[in-house]
Amino acid sequence: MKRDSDSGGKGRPSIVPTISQVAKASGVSRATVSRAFSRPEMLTEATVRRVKEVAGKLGYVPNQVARALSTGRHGNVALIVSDVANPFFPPLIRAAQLRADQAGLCVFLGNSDEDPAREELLVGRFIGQVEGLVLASSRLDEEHIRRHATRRPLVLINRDIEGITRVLIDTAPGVAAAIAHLAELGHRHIAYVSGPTTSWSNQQRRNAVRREAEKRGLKVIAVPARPPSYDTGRLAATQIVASGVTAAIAFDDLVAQGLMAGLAALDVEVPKSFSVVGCDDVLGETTYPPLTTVSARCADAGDVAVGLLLSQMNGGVSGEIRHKLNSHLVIRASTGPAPLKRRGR
Amino acid sequence: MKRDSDSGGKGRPSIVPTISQVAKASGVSRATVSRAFSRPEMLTEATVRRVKEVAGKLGYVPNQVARALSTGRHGNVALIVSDVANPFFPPLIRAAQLRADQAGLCVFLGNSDEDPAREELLVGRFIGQVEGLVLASSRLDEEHIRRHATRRPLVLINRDIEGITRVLIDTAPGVAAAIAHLAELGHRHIAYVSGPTTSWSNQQRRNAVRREAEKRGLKVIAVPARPPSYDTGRLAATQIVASGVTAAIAFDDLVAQGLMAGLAALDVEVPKSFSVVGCDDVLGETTYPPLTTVSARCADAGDVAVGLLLSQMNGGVSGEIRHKLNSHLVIRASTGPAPLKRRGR
DNA sequence: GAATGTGATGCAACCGGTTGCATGTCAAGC
DNA sequence: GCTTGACATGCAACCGGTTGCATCACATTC
Repeated sequence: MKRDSDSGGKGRPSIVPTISQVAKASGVSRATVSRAFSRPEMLTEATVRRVKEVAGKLGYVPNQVARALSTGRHGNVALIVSDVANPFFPPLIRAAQLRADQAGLCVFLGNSDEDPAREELLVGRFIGQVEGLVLASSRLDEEHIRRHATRRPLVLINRDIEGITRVLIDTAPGVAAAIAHLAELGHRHIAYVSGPTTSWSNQQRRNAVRREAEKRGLKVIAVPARPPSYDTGRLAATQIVASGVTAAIAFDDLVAQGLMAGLAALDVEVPKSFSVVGCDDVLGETTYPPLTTVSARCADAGDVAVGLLLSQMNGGVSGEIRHKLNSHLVIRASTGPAPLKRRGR
Repeated sequence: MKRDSDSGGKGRPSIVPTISQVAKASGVSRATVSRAFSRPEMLTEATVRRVKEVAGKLGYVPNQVARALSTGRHGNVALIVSDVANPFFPPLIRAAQLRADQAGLCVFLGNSDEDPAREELLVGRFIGQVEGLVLASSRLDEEHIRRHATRRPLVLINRDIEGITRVLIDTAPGVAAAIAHLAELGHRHIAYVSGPTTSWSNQQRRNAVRREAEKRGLKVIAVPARPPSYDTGRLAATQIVASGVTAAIAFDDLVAQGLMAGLAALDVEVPKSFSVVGCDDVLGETTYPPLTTVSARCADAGDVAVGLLLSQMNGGVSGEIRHKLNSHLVIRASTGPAPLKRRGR
């Protein structure tokens, strides 16, 4: 076979020792070396110490791949997101990573770029080498997801499929609060700038807007911004202004930020003549003016998802779990009283 | 042993077939099945077809882990970044991912959170399961990096260590252009808002500022923003205004954006009374006012780095490679003529 | 028709760990 | 002193692939 599995591409072999070499050097069997690392309670304290000492001297590190082959536990989990570049995800990724780390796991990251086919490809490539998967804002259809879930523990984020463990960021309360906030400021006509039709979050937000607006007797129009981005938000400004509404609530912060830029370009002042609310709270105070938004705790979602995955991997968890994370409104400076000329119509 | 390595945590076993089962079902040896997938040119066309047909029917997929054990090729690469949440990295990650994908590789993502110890831990955990590593803005010391590089092909991004393949985003020309731009607008005193001292990019940018300013007879002061972020940028505003400069060039866009917020809070108008230049061009037009910045092609860096890693993994590449990516100034709306009262000193 | 060559396939060892079971040792209990 | 049992360790099979080498069938050549 003549491998040199552990030499760099270039020079020195710098072979890493195997279990056999440690066994020989410390005068015990391979089994004993193995147990010194994975089940030390089976051995004499003295033996463990001696083996570990020799191992340390030789620079031995158990080969994760070989171990995975015989135990089926590779110590890896996969995280697939729909768009790394969307500021919603980095905090989520970071938190997921951190949680996995604490459990001694490595994270495979996949970026589907909103493309179901790519997502399916990634899952296929990952699934053989991971113990579990987290799919954030998956664009896969239900059937595919269910199939993958039979092969590996799987947790969804912001996707609501019965029988599969999922973490849902429930923005409905926050959105409702936002509508209430706008109503109190005197707005009677508002726009919802909507995101991907296949997105669970979008459906949830749209419904919350509708419900709450109806309750308070506000009129709502929907304007699309697809795919959700700064640019599509900016482009939506014209249509929104033309529709005569005095406030808008956007699918996410990025769209809201774009919308504000579009409004500025049309000389519509925020919040003096128009109010804007975002969603996710991923931009903090960095917009101009600082954005009133629905805080979505995206980092928590990553943390919780990996946590649930872990407990599922460790055999626990029989029943289905549907973990909801709540949200709240963060009022900053992009919302203000409805302009007089339009107020109360 | 009684594993059921491929059942989900819950119910049905849904066993994935092994090479032996395919062999039996198609009436050939395990070796032949193996070759049908990894070296089909060794077999009759008819045999390959028959084996693959059976395999397809059974839902057989070669076990990546087992393959890795015997060949040493796991089909994985690692990418470690210093901060996923910094907008500099997502495009880089995305591009790296895409490139790896095309080569059929999976990506392990690590986030060191600017902590060398964490970074070292991650490398240790990854190195046994990957064929190569990309370290972006590594905070590891040179000795560690060299050691890892002897074990696996390794490519650095924005870190300049002799003898190790590296991709450097050369912002010096862009920074020089920025200084020239400010000089032409009449600024005579400027500030450099500096980033991490251990960062190669920071050193490079600081030097470029100094060199070009000296050439044009501008005075430069340095003000730290550490760690580089929106908040530290904002906090630096007071000191910068007090120092009497009329323009600042920041370590990165995030710091620049924070600085602009800090200036706004002090009622200093940008660009009317103060000019700001960023670095990296990761925020596009989304700041207010849109930021004049040095474009850094971070996505290209990810793409190129993985490309170099691939060629290194495939045995090629004897000599050392030091790939430079150039930069240029993007002028938007955060820079303008020096205010009169201060101009010409 | 025997010798030779060629190309497809199988055999069996191997990668580096883990683990069920057998063995061996030693102390306690009768 | 012998049985019993607990406990530490070793043996050898196994995980699911890959691959060097042997074998075998068949075609070619003289």
